[in-house]
Amino acid sequence: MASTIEDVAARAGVSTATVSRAMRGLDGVSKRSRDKVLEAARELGYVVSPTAQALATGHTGMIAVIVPTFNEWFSANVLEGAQRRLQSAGRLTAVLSASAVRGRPDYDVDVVSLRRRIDGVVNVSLPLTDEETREVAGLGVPVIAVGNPSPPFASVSLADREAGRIATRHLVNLGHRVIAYISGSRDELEPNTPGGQRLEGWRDVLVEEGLEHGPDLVVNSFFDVRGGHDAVLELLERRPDVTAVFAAADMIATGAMVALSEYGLRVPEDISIIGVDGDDTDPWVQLTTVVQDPAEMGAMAADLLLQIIGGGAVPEMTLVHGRLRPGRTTARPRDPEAADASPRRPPRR
Amino acid sequence: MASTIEDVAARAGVSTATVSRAMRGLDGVSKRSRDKVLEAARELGYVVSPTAQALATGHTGMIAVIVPTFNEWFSANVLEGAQRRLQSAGRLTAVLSASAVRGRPDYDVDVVSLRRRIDGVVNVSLPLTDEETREVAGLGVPVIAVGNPSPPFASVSLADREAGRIATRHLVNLGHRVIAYISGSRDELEPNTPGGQRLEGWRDVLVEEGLEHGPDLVVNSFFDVRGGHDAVLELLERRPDVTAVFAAADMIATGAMVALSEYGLRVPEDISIIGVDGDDTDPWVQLTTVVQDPAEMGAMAADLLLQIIGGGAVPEMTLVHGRLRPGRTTARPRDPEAADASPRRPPRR
DNA sequence: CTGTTAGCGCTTTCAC
DNA sequence: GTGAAAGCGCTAACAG
Repeated sequence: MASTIEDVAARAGVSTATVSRAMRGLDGVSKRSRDKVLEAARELGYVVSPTAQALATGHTGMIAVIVPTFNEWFSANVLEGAQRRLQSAGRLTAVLSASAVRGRPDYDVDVVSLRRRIDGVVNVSLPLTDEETREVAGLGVPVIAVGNPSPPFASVSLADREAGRIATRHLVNLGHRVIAYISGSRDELEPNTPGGQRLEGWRDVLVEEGLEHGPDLVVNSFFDVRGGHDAVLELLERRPDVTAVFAAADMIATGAMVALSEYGLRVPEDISIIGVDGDDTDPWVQLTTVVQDPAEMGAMAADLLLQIIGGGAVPEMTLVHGRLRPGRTTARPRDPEAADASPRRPPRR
Repeated sequence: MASTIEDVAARAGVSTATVSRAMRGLDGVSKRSRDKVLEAARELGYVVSPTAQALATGHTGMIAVIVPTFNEWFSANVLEGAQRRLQSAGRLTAVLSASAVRGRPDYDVDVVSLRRRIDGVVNVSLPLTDEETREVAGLGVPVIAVGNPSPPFASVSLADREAGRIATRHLVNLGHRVIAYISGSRDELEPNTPGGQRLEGWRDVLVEEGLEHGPDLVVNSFFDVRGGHDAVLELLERRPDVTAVFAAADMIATGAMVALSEYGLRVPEDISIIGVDGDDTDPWVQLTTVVQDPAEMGAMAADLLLQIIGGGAVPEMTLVHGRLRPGRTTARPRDPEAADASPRRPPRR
């Protein structure tokens, strides 16, 4: 069943070297030989042994994609996009997940298991420790980061600061004057993280407009639905006069909306909310958001990797533009003038 | 940097054969030799070349997991569970996705790309065509299906019929008498699919109770939120007297609840609804559901595969029990007697 | 218990 | 344009 290169060579009446060249489409093979080889291979159902090929060349044809967890919109779609692109380039995708436990730093990125097995790595939004960075670099293969820039590796990510500007600009244009920003955990607001960059974008616009942008209006919590929920409650306590919220992600926005509803506030009548991502978590809500396309980013990462492997050079940082997608969760503020004057209903619970 | 078995052998003052044995923990090696080898390997930072090992043994140490798409609760969690288990067994997980396009039959399962690369396959709920089944079987490695039983391969799946009984029994116990079943596409209701089995479970209980279980009470649509939405509208048109709905999946239940709310019906006051899965799509809803654990199923599939690879035998079909998780979406029917008499409010849109 | 040696299936000089 | 032959790094008899 499993025929070898020798079988093909014998059948085609040529040497194994010629079969090897012909099968890989190298030139320096006469059309006649090539045809004979291809014909013989077809008849025998011959497929090159990737294993033997790898041993001989040192290239495995395999790319590893590392994700924090598979069950998450961004990672899953980056993986999807990367895997498709890699597959059509004739490569297999191996996967590694770091931790199923959200928010816990005890990742278990088993980098060693990748040694000598792969030709490149795509790291999807997993913040690497210095130790891990060294380990990954020690694999001796090119690495591309997606989502989080993670030096010294090249990266593909959303133009986060710009996304923050787009979102905030949208709210300002609608007439909002007191605009809050809610985001993931405090740790995430370091300047080089997506959350931190989106914060910068928010600030950019508010500064430009001469609007308030103090720490009062920034709330950090966890990067999930529950986090958004809690963040917005904290926000309302601090600043009951807020009329619009920019959430660093759609999940956060979703949690925020739940909390607002519990609080007795309507969206967008009483308060506007905008997110980032465009995952269609709940298509019925029609959240206004800044859309990004992780599958496309995964495909781009794959391309970059293949390019490096092919000996090319690639930009250190590839930024992908987000796009405003207006939904039903943002509107003009109800009564800009009297906003502070009319007290809101107290929480129902 | 990349030292070979010969380097280690030289350093340890033994032959490569001894190094090979020692590294793999085979017995027939003196403690003294073993220690010397391990020591030398450590000093050199030596890692066995999986490629060379594969070429020599015929085993690649790699398992492929095939999913319809990565961005879906069940698949993602099976993958997560399987990958973890495989990793701790020292194996790498390769992935293949079939189609990003839901509901389209033009899968592109590139089975050929797996030839000679893997030791086994886990197929996650991807219905295989006969052709594909032949191709996969032609890989010459063991296969385990998860989610959908898919002969002739062994499978791990939810005890779907039982899950249907659990859900329906719960509704009956609450006092419901007119209980509908809504599910995925018509194609899915063939007896051997999850949807079909859950239908059987529904019927089992209703027959047992002498309650109505005709085709009027069964609505098929698509296996997603939109599908649940549309299905429930169709149902209410056909049977305005229904007081409880068993949805074949939580996503379907979610869509159904949206439709009910649009229709002006409250859950669970006016109508009860129960699903299957226990994905926490929206933790705020607290959907009553029959929970399954796909990560655990993925781990089980991995174990079975490893067992077969190790020369063992495994059961043709492994059924995992679902567990009722009461939430806030089921309750006693409001007024069992007068249900038919009091007409409901018409749709608001 | 340990070493020798012949592969595993392909690629790649180096000659012709 | 083609072939012979030497690896790639490891495992698995087979001797000893």
